[in-house]
Amino acid sequence: MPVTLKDIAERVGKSVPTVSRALGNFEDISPETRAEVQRVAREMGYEPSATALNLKTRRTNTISLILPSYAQLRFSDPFFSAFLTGVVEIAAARGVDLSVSGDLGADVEAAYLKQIRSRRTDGFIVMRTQRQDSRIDLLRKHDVPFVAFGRVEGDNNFCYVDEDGTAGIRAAVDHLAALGHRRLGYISEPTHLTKSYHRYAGFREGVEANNLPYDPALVIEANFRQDSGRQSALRLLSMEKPPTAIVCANDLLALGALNEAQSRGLVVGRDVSITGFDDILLAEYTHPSLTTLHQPAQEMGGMVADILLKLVNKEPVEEPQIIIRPTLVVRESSGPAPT
Amino acid sequence: MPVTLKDIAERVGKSVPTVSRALGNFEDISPETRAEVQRVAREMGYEPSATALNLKTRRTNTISLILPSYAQLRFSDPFFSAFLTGVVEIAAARGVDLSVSGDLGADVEAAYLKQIRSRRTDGFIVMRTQRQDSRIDLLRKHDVPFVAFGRVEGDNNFCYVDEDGTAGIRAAVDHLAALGHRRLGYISEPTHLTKSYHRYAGFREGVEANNLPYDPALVIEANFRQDSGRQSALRLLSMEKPPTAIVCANDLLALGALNEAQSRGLVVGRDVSITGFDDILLAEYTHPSLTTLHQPAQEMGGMVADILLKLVNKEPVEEPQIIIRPTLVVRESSGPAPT
DNA sequence: ATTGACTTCTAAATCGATTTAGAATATGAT
DNA sequence: ATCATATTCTAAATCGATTTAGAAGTCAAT
Repeated sequence: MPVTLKDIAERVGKSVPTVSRALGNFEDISPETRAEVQRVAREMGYEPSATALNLKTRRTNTISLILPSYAQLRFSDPFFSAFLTGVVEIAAARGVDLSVSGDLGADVEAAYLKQIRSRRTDGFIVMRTQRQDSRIDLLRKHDVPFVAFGRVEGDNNFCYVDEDGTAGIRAAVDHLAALGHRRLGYISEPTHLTKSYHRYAGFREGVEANNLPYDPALVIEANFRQDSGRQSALRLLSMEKPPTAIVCANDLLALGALNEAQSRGLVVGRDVSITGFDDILLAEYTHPSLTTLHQPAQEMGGMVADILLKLVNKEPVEEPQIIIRPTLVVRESSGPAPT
Repeated sequence: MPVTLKDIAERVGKSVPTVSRALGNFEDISPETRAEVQRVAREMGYEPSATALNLKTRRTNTISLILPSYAQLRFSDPFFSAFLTGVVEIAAARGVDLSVSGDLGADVEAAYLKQIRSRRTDGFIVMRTQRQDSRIDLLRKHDVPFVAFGRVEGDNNFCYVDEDGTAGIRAAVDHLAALGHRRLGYISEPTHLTKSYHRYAGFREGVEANNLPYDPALVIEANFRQDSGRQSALRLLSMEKPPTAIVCANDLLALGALNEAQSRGLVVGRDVSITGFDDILLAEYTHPSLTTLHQPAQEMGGMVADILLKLVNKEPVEEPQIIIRPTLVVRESSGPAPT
């Protein structure tokens, strides 16, 4: 049975408010009473009821993240664990919990509305925005604090942390162009996610900036996973004039491509170059190791949490919009263009 | 501003309790009043305050998981995302949220105590038990509902879901023995985690059951990550009489070993066989693909959540202790012993 | 007309804290 | 002795729901 203020009050023979104020170090409590109350509270292992406090203060000390069930993001986003860790670390340091819930595979808006209306949370983290994102619209409309991981198409006047996917892929293309590659293939994720769209934009930009020929047939829209990367690579490599390098929108796709290339007897990094995006733990340990773009996933999670907590506390947010430029990590999967 | 019962009461000109009972479909409310109240509630977008309900009912509709900061489990456990998804899915279906918090890197018990005393949660999920696990002791002592993912050494009289790591590694050893391997190396995780200990036990058991010679020098305790797997493999493969097969306690270690073997010019699956454990997404896509043990991570998360919710609701739990036997997935990294 | 039985509602208490307003006591000044 | 002032406490209201007990009204039966 948990200890309440009342229990302490009975033990010290004072009223509940007195105990409350003694614990709060208020001036109108005599030093002796204060000391006595605090001693007893410690002895009894008192901890205020979070629920009662929530009700009184209208704060839940909880921030929410609703796992999207559209696109199996959770599986295909190797980023997620690290990001979550970053969020939890920052939140924990401020005494705030992260509530993770599901949208029941049905109505995303309903899931958000329920959380909002039942006042379960102080604010939301919106994972992996879509170009048109009803979650953002909803949260804005209800004036609920939130921070998005990603931007949207259109009005981006809200707090977000995002990767610079365009600059990332652009760096990969520049790298390949510098290695002499002229004919580049691109394996894209479905572009309803903003990040996928930005990454794709980076490809277009890079091709143009390096004066490479653009061939729409070399751009394939896959899903998020390896098998799809493999299939896409199959299509690219069976063309009569296949690309000498394949830029992939993420590491999993790149691993699929790697696999396909190898099973055709190609030596990756020599016969064909392949790049990824995300620098998942395994990128370094594939054979050959994968040239890719590194992102500080955990730090980004921390940034999102930090901004959100400031919003919730109505503290000023110095940098409400942060775009992180990924860094190119050159490994063995990319090499000079074959002559 | 969220809608409260009071708001509805004012709108329909009835008292708050009447509204409450009308929404609860109580018998002592006239059908007309009931209909009217429910209509107005719907119109106004009423949702009961979770906080107020929590206070009144002493239930939070939240289950908790505290991320351990000992051993960077979160990074090294590729299992985690899928497991979490399973938990959230089952919980969401029952209208329960998952609260993820951190232990602030300091006192694990303090983190649990705080959650318990402040009555923030209905129950706990204990991730990845240790052989001596103070979390379990604490939760038992305080009689708080919990389900562990993993067992402990000693009294296991509590609800848990666990993998059968012993049977898993045993299956790998049997498989290698059947391929003619006699000299097996084992790369272990630190064995303070119960799962690591069980996996190691499987190795001992397999070696014995197959009448293989046991050489302590062939067992290396690594940490959880690839680089460590690589270093361990280096030691094993530089022995004057190296093992012909290396059993690894997890896939990441196996990938490290794979890498080391390959950089020595060995063909994995022919010159040396390597097996892993977990069947992470990438096990299928390495080159050669990895023989490993598959675990239904998401389902296991679901099972844990299911049992916990039953405990919380004081419903009978048919199967309070579940041990899942992983399935051996034979791929290219294991082959006949070289002659 | 009184009683009893129903029906339908409201008043008040409760969950566990905080906060505002005001009471009781002690102290000092005149 | 009286009044003002300070000190230290308590009573009561509040947050938003539920629940118990009981009030008010209707109707039929005696």
